[in-house]
Amino acid sequence: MCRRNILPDQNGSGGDADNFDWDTEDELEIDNYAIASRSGVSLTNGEAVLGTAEVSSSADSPNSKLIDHFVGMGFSQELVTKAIEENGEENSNLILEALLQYSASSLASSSNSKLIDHFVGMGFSEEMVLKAVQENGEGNTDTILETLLTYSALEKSAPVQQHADSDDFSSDYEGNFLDDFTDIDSSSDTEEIINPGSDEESKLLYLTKMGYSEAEASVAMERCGPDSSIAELTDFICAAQMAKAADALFPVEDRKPFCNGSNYNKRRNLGYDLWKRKKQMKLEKKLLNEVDDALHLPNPMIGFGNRFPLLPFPPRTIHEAFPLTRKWWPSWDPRTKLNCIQTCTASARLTERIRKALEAYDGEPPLNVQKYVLDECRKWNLVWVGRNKVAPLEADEVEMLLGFPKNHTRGGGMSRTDRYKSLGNSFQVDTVAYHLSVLKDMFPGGINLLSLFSGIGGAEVALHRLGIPLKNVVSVEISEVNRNIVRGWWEQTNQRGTLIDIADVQELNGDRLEQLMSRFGGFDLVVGGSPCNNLAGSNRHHRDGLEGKESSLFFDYCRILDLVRCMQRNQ
DNA sequence: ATAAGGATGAAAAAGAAG
DNA sequence: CTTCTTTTTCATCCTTAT
Repeated sequence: MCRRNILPDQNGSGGDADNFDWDTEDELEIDNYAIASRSGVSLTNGEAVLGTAEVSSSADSPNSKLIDHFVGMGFSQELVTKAIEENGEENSNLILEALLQYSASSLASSSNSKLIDHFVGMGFSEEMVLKAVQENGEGNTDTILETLLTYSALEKSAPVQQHADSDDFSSDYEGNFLDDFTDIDSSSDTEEIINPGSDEESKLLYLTKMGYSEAEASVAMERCGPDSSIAELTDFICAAQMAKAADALFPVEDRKPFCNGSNYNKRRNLGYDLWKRKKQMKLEKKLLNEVDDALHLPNPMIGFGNRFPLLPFPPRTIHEAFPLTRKWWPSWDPRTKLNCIQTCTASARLTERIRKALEAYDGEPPLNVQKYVLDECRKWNLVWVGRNKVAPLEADEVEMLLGFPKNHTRGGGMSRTDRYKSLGNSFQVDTVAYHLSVLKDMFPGGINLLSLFSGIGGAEVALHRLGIPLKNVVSVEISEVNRNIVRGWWEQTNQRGTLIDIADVQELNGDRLEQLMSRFGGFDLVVGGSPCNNLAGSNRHHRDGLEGKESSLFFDYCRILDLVRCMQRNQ
């Protein structure tokens, strides 16, 4: 699966979120995640406004471009044309308002009342739901949910701390997000008011008085731990409701079984048979064809119904993540969210060029300069750190955004560039954790994990933060510094299990795997993201696809997965 | 035609070893 | 100080999608 770190977007120029291919097999997974973790790709109101601002700034753009822009935001072409006719093409804010008005009135009257009822039934106020639907369009139900969730979270936002297994966390690894937000909510006294007492029964009572069911309350208490605050518990319940609602939107009948059909059975025996016969053939070509089929498997990964996000929630906006940037953020920079985290950062010369370009003007720079600066800011994820001064994110800031413990990738032989590279290629921990959260109930005693292409251990960290004990972990990672990072993390978090690291996936042949599996009694989870270098758009040199030097390791992933499956079945 | 992407490689700078 | 190694910087100049 794509492990690209899509941080909350702002990709301007007509709303890049719309360009994202929502119709891929990943769709539901991503959507599900977006609901609960709030880091998904979605248009918020702010971004919609951003889009309009951009269009209005390019007065020479033809009418059709303007239409496309709004159509891209999810409005029908018909409505857009009508709105432009009525309001002229000069003032895109007016057009947007008109469009929102149209959708609101059509929502209230039409078939969409069903949609609204649905969300109202979930406990949101009708007013909120209408607003959310207006902001997100009716097409994308999960974005609506996300927005609703955000509203509710804003209402009762008080930072809370994760207490998964607090005795297993060293102090450095505990609640590290909060360090960066202390100036947001810490002064608020709501925490005290809504924290009636520490004893479990009174919390339960309090929650039920708030209108939550007893079942919801007790599940939340179990998940969040005995020391959790009311704010944390309500956050949890809220998120759980979202997840449940999301599942309700995709009925069970629509979910096709993951392994069906004779082709699949043939396929999954392939690796095993090869191994069994110890035939050292050129399997690449053969597998390539097989894998081609595998890529068209139906959407398999939904419907567990009991996913839950990590707490505390990761920051959702640039301001939340980096409050100090607010002071220097110019009014003409409408970004509220960052772009994908990548492996490269902006050069000092670029930030210097930007500073020079801006210093020539006293107040707001002219539109063309604004556009230049904004384009670069989006391209490189620059944030404002001073007057006319933008800067790329520091490695520790990226670390925090991706959900890793503070200093996770610091030192231990990591150079600065190594750090950016490893982080840029890593999982976003909250994302992965949300998907893996289903395992918590399934494996209360912990899991055996086979982690391929582990990198800096995103999956391991995610499982740990979920409070899922790691019994035995086999971690395959080519980079020595990365292996050291995972090893260091393993020791610092006082893991009780065994960590075995292997440098090269090719080393993990049938014999080795069999030996490991008989020692641990099989693996409960195989996780990893194979290298993407040769698929990456920005790789101008060796974009050879899956057969490229690095990306071809994908086939090892398939090979190993097949082997594990078959060995497990034959045990 | 244009925009933009999950990165690379040459060259310069900085650090380490002798 | 010289030489070797690592790290950083910076501009790529391909492909795909619109």
